[in-house]
Amino acid sequence: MNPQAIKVACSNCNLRELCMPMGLSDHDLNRLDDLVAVRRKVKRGDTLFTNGEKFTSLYAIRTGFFKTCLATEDGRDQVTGFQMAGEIIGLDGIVNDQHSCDAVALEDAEVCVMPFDRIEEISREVTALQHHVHKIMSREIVREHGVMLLLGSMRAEERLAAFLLNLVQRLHARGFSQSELVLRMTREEIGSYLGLKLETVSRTFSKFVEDGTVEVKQRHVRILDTEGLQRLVNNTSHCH
Amino acid sequence: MNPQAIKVACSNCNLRELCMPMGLSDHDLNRLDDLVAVRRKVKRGDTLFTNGEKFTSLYAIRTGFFKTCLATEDGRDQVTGFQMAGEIIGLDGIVNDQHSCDAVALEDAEVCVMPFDRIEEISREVTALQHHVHKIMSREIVREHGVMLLLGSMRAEERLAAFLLNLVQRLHARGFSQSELVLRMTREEIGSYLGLKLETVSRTFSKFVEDGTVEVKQRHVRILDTEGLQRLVNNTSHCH
DNA sequence: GCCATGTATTGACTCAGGTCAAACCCGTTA
DNA sequence: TAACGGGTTTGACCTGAGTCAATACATGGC
Repeated sequence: MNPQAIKVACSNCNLRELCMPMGLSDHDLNRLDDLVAVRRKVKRGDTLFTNGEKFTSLYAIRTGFFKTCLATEDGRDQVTGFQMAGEIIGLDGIVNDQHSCDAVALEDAEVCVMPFDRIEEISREVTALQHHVHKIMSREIVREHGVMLLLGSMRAEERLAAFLLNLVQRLHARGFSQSELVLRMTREEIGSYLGLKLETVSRTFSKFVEDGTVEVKQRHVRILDTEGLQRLVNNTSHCH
Repeated sequence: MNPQAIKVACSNCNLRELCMPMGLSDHDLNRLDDLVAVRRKVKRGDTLFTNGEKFTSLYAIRTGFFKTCLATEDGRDQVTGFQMAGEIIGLDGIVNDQHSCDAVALEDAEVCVMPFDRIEEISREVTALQHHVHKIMSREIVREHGVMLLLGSMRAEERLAAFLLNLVQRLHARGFSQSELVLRMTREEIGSYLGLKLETVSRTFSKFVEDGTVEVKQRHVRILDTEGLQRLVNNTSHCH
């Protein structure tokens, strides 16, 4: 059970193209293998890191599914994102050397632990990595812009449609179906992410089912009319 | 009018501590002076960059006030942030080598243009700069988490209170009053940022005035009860 | 197998914020 | 000075989503 015992090598990881830069020389690839200190398993329901905890590392998700959420002492709670294999979490911790949100595994998961000082060190030598780190952070900023657009200007149906399309698109990029997915999160967690109450999420699912847009059986969702969802999101009819 | 003609030097800029790392050696400071290619003036209402435009540089605001906003073809429009002197904009452009939002000057402004390839180059030599760039991006991610919390879980009064406190706090850090401010943006722009309609913003201002929390005369705002606004934001009464 | 518990659905009612419209304020131009 | 136009305020009314509550479903533990 010694985590060091696990042989870790990005150079032959099948997720490499998701979390690492492409087109490296052999020499650079070898340097990259030093990035990951150890792997760490996180059980469903457990946290990878929590708000206030000292920041040391970024984490590349190898398997499993996470949510990140912000909980304030006054009881507000906001899911800020859902992350799946190949995605990087922990970026929030850099600015103040401590994490500012919780990362909770929604199913048993394994992550690659990448000490941030090592990332910075290797970035100085391997410019492809340096650029890659910048891109990952920029991507997160742009993603959050999208969430702000969603929270600031969409109605419930539009939000849920955007959410489903985004999830299924990311899953598809990982080789899963374009139309079928299993939700790893509860209605309440979806609601928190989308700025809705769980009842509204549930009702909106029911509405989609009535309209024949999706099939829903508990957490199993099959999208029957991707076009229809897309039309909802790119709603042109909302302004007279 | 040749922009190159303007003498540019971070080393003796009075905003240095806002946009640059601290405690550098003379040698490193000199390297940093190579960061800024030129300065650029932007007239009120003009854009510094727009969605789709090729990304080349980050911009440090020297004077003036900006908004960044996302406009989709279907007419949705979301202000994603307001930026003032010492803050860095353009981070959204890194991931796809093109900007994904518009930056509009809300008053006549001047920015320092920092070509991103030069930032990456100097970052490799000056680790303090490298770390600083990472912190700036992380700060933006954390800021956006806060906006998501606001948009996802706050009521109109709470949103406006959080907005005012945030603005006045940032202005205070720049040597302005803790209690008085001049809004550079319209009610509509505030509303777009906060996910509210302009009428709601206006009504909420009026409510604050009635309560004696603030004084409002057009865009001039004086905060009379900071505590009261703070209590609104850290609302403990909203969950029974 | 059965119970306990967490999760999801549905209904009835409420209300915060949106919509539409009128009036107002203030700086600018003719 | 008047007329204009962008921005703002306020009122009356409406509606989408929240709230509260009852019921149903699923899963894991024993």
